[in-house]
Amino acid sequence: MQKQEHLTKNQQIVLDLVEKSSEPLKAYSILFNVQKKGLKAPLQVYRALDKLVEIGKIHKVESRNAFVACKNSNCQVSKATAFSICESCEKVTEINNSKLSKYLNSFQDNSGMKYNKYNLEFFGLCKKCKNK
Amino acid sequence: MQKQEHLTKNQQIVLDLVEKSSEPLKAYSILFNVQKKGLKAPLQVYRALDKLVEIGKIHKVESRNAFVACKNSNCQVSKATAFSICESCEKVTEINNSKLSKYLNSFQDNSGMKYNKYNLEFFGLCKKCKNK
DNA sequence: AACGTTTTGTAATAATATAACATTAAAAGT
DNA sequence: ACTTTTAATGTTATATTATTACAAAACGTT
Ligand SMILES: [Zn+2]
Ligand SMILES: [Zn+2]
Ligand SMILES: [Zn+2]
Ligand SMILES: [Zn+2]
Repeated sequence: MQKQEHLTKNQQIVLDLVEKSSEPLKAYSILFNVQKKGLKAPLQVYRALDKLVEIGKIHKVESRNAFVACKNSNCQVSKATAFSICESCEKVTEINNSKLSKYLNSFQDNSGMKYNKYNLEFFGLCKKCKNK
Repeated sequence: MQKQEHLTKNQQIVLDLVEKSSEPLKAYSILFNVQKKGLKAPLQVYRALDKLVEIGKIHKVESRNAFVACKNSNCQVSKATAFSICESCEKVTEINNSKLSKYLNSFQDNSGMKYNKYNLEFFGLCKKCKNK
C-alpha cells in the first residue's frame, strides 16, 4: 500500500486551517473553526488529524496536545520530528537539522531495540522572550 | 529557594505506587489505586504528580499521558529525559546514555534559542515483540 | 501568637479523546 | 458493469485527562 496522495474533503479543510495558523492548534479549536464548513463532531476532526499525522502533513506536539503543519517537505514524514518550544510565549518551531536527525536516526542503545521513529521536544526561551 | 527534600503524605503515596509499578501509570489509574489511602479526588493526584515531576522523582511520558519513576538518580532531573517505547507491548524504559544526553544538552540550532530542557521519545519494537 | 506560604480537601467543570454503529464513497478485482 | 473490499463519513454518546475556584488545615519563620 502506498501513500495516499489525495486528501479527502475533511482532511483538506483541517489541513488548510492548520497550515494557515501561525501557532499550534488544538483539536477543539480546530473543531470550532471548521464548524461552518460542516465538520460538526470532534471525531470528524480527530479522524482528519490522525490521517494527516500519519501521512506527515502535520505533526502533533505531544507536550501541548496541539498540531502544527509540517514545513519541511523533505523530512522523514512522521517518523522523525523535533521541535523547539518557547515556554514563555509557546511559540513552536519544527527543527530542521540534518546532523540532529542523522544522529537520532542512527541512535542505538544496549537494549537491543531498533527504533523506527522518534519525537524530540526542546524547551527554552525564544530570542524575543529572553530579552524581556 | 532550594529543592524540597521531604515529600508530603500525598506525594509519598503517589510516588510509592509509581515506583512499585513495572509500567507507566495513568493519573486516573493512580487515583483508583490510592483511594483506599485517602486520596479521593483527581486534583490530589495531579498535584502530587506535578510536584514529583518538578523535583524529578517521576517523569511524564508525554505521548502516553502516563508517569514513570525515574530510575536514574544521576540524571539532570526533569530537564533531560529520553525514553524508549515499544509500540506493541507499550513497555517504556528510560534511556540512560551519557553520549546522547551530552549531545542533546549541547545542541544548538540557528534560531538563537538556548534550550534548558528536552524530552525525547523513541518508538519501535522491543526484543520480545520483534521476535513474535 | 501572628504572618506568609504551601499543602490539602472538595465540588464542579473544562478539555481532550474514543467507542459504537449505521451509512456512504472510493478503490480494486472479475 | 458488477461484486467485493476497503476507507471515509456522520452521528450520538461516553470515556479519559486535566483544571478552576474556593475554603480549610498544616507548616515554617519571625
Ligand atoms: Zn515535519
Ligand atoms: Zn517566546
Ligand atoms: Zn530520570
Ligand atoms: Zn514490546
